[in-house]
Amino acid sequence: MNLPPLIQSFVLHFGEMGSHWGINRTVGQIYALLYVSDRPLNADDIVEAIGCSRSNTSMALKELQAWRLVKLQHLPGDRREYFSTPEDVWAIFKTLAEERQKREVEPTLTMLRGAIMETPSGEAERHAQARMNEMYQLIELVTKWFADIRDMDVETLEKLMKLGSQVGKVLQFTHSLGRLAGRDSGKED
Amino acid sequence: MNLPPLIQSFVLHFGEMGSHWGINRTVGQIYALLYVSDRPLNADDIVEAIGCSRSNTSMALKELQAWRLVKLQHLPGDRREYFSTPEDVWAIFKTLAEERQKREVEPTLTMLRGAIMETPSGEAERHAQARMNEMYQLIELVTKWFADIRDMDVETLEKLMKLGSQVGKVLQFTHSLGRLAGRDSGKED
DNA sequence: TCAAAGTTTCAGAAAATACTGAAAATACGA
DNA sequence: TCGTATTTTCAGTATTTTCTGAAACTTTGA
Repeated sequence: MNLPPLIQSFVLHFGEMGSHWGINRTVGQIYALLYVSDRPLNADDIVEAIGCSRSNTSMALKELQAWRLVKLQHLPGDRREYFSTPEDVWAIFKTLAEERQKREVEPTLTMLRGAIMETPSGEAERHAQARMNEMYQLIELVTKWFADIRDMDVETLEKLMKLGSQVGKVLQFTHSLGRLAGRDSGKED
Repeated sequence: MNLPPLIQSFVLHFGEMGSHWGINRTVGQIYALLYVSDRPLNADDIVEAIGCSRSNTSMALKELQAWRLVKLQHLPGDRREYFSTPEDVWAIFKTLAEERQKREVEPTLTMLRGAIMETPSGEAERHAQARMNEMYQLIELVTKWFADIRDMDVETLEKLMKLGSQVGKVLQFTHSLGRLAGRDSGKED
């Protein structure tokens, strides 16, 4: 690996972190490299920078594309494929959330729905099913909320986040102001 | 593995999911088993149910305890250790969020802070540093927001989530009502 | 203090995953 | 069409991770 020290530590950190996230080291490193790069890179640039094999790079880029985390583009007069990450960190964040939703949450919800449908035989299964239902309700609520949040524009979202727990107070405030909060959703309690 | 089919599919699913989350199969399976069990289980119960070795069970339970995802208790007149999961799914969710924060987010923030402090040498490093700063700001904002949310009581939290994107409208409403929203945070442009 | 019951550690085996180089496939221009 | 530049695939190898059984350790009651 032959990179400025500042960039190298960033790249190495993402490589290590990969294992916590179920992605492999090379994928993490390549993503990090593209993220901080000031220009799109081709596969050979990456091999040069990271020090992995050409084929490994090819695999990793394919995976990053499957996650929609990198963009593929061509430079005029150059046949090679160049890769870069989206500029907007919020957009990246949303993509990550969407993909994890699709890969991890959806299959779990499907499994839970199936299990909850079954007729339980015996007390153990009855209890298990009740627990699965609790989990199902929670995941579905959080999921829908995330989907709602994803669709907000970044400005509103930042405002909301900076507000933090104050939002609870605002909620109570609007509540006492004539139940505006409940007017459309109508689902409290 | 010798379990009612309904419970078995749940346990197996969590085992598979483990790899997406950086935990191993046995840990995932044991957690799932404890989650749906209607009584605390001891290590031998678990070996019997899952079909793994005694020592593997011991390791997995230690890891689950490190994550604060299982409770250890003793039954009167029995020297063995019994394990169970907290009942409240919200509490579980919050514990998970806290632990991931501590294990994954904090180290990343530390690394980023270090990198941002350095004096860049050359344009490539300057650009990289700017990108790292964007990432740092985003993670810190989301982190603080999560911490705020964690501290809400469950009732308010559920209300907030059910409200979903409506919250954006409420925000604008309060905004026009005299900038209550901005009063305490004071950070909006 | 000893013996019994229970738990943890750890070195090595087994399994899973990541990585490589060579060969095949593809895309492109002449 | 051919030849070159580039990317992808794949079988085998290396590395990492998980799992096991035996041994060591701990706790408790007599």
